[in-house]
Amino acid sequence: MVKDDGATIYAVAQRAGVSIATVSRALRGTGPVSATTREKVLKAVAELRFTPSRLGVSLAEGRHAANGMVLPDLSGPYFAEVLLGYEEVASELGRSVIVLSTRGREMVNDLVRDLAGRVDGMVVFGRTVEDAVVREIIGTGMPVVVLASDAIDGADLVASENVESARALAVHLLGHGHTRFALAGRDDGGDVSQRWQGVRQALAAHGVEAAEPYPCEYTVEGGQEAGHAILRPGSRSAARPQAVICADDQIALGVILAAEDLGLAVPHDVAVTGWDDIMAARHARPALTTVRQPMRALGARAARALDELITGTRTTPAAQVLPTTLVVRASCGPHPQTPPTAPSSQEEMCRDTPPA
Amino acid sequence: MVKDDGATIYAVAQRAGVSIATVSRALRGTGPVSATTREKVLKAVAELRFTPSRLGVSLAEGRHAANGMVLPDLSGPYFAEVLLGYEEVASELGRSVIVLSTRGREMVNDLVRDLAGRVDGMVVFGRTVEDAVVREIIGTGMPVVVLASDAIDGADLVASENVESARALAVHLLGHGHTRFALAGRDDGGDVSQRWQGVRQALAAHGVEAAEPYPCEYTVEGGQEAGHAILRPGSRSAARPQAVICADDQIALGVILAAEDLGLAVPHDVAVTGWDDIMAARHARPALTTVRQPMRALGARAARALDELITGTRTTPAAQVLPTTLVVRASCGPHPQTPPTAPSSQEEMCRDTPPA
DNA sequence: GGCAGTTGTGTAAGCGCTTCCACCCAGCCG
DNA sequence: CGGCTGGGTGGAAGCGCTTACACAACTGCC
Repeated sequence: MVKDDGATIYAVAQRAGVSIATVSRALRGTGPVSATTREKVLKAVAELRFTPSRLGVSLAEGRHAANGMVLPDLSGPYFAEVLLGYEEVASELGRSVIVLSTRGREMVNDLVRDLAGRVDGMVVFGRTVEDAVVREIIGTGMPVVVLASDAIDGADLVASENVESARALAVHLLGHGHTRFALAGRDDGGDVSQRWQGVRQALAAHGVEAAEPYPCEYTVEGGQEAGHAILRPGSRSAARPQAVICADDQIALGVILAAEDLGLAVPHDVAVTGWDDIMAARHARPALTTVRQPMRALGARAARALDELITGTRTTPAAQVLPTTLVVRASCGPHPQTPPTAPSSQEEMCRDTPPA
Repeated sequence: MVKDDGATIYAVAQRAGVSIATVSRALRGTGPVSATTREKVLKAVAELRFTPSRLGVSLAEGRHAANGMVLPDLSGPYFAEVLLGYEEVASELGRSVIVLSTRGREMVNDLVRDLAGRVDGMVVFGRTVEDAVVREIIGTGMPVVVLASDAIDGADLVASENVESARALAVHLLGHGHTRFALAGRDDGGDVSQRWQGVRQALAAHGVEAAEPYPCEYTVEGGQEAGHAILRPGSRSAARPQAVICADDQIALGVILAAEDLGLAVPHDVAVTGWDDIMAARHARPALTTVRQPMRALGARAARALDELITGTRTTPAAQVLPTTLVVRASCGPHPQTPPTAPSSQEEMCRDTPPA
């Protein structure tokens, strides 16, 4: 159904008694067109319910007026929020957004290549596509923004701060007196890698060592499984960890479920923290201590950066790292200011981490 | 950046010493091509890193190989999940997905018309675009699937069951002995309208009447505000409602926050229910009684339906209504089987509503 | 050995639009 | 009053591809 009413610019031209060139000019306001001619054209357009075919326009203009977004998954709040911010800005800039979710998909590389053929530039979440393919696409001259990962040569990077905030989180937990830590969440070589790095640095500085991260999926179920593995008596290390630092909130929620399964009270028997500050984190029981990422801003920034690259406003790749916020709630233990047993006060204790 | 390496089919043809027609045939496997020629072509393709331009292909084929999806918002879990199911199936069917979120956007009609020019068919969430515009687009011959709303002539409908499950929810609450009900969530004339209708029918059958739904936004904040308005002493009706039925889970979470603000215990002082069964519902404190919608299936069905219309497998519009599930948790009060004070048992009491 | 039926290939006509260029014709200046 | 400007317009060349059609070179058959 490319036909857009079936009416083409030729039909309009004929009906208005002018040439297609004039119709085009009248419609886009390029070049001079007399008032009377414009009238006639607009009349014909209205009568024929003509809408220019995007395909024709794009082919002639040599651009798609569309951006791509490659993300690993759309389930869970994180990616949706980023996409939201992205779409909003892209739309504002007059570009459509084509999404590609790679989760559980075969032939991802081909799908991404196909996507590349439909857009003027694309945003790629870290770890969704092989670096080689990303480089290949960059090599064709297509603007690319890498999101939430490590930089790739020739592409922009938009990410949120990880190391410092991870450190701050770990320090906060150390402040609770915990000394036995467990980590939950597969090291993805990207964002999460940096978080683990920050946590470890902070712990090491206090002479504490954490076991290898339990490599679970980034879902509540994955977290629950990890929670069982980590907290079950006699598992892994001899002594049960006092705090479980999770790579994201969903995992943390799963770990809390696992703790309940095992009859452990959070945070009394074990502290649990997440990452992202998704909606459920605030409403969870107990409310989740986590690190808030500016998810929407992440998407918005990526859209802006991509636009700069596409329009040529900027030609050299840049990297931006957005600050995060430590959000302290009940799941990491009692705090002087906020009795964790009392029903939530609306306020949350936030502490800004220093920007990267 | 339409250029796809800059290499066109002409360059390939020249390099391989054949015509562009032969290149096209060799690449898409239409028409006969000798083995040796195919070799030459593939070699040239590889050397030039040629990728056919989607624009050229689409223009010649007369189709976009892309589907649109118009949704009101991407924040919150509901729409993201639907989009997920949609994208998955669309991709499987070889179509890209272009998303358009209308939230807080001006000129929505124009954006939707533009979208229509980029796709072979589109899915439109109910209440995102004026019906007139949808009809206009249908009028151009474009396949349209309306999601989660009332049917529109000439378009497919995919929705989940509302009236019966709303009735079941109300009956369940009546079973708790509640007689004073409040409703929270703006009547949107679509899905939610049906829910309120079902609730009212069930209540009326028991001689109970509910006040007008409090017309709040579909967010946690909106729910919180509604909760205050509804539960504040001396507000609205003389006696405080014993149960607040919310149009979606986010509102319900907000109402629970409001109850806590007011020093009311849920479910002891007031029962609260949601709709959708988003992730936070399960983890909320107290866990939310709600109605589960098959969100992902909704998207997947829509994609399939749209495909049928586009390919012409089916030419007459159809409607499908997907069943929902009443999920009883702690927020509506104590139940014999599941002591609500005990930490969640993994199991949830679900009761299937009769399919519509 | 001539004729119909393959096969493999090229030619060229679109697909719907934008835009360079040429052209015509007022109006204006010298 | 003729040459110039420049506004208004049409012609036509792409943009990159698919595909109907024509055609040549074979095959196999009577």
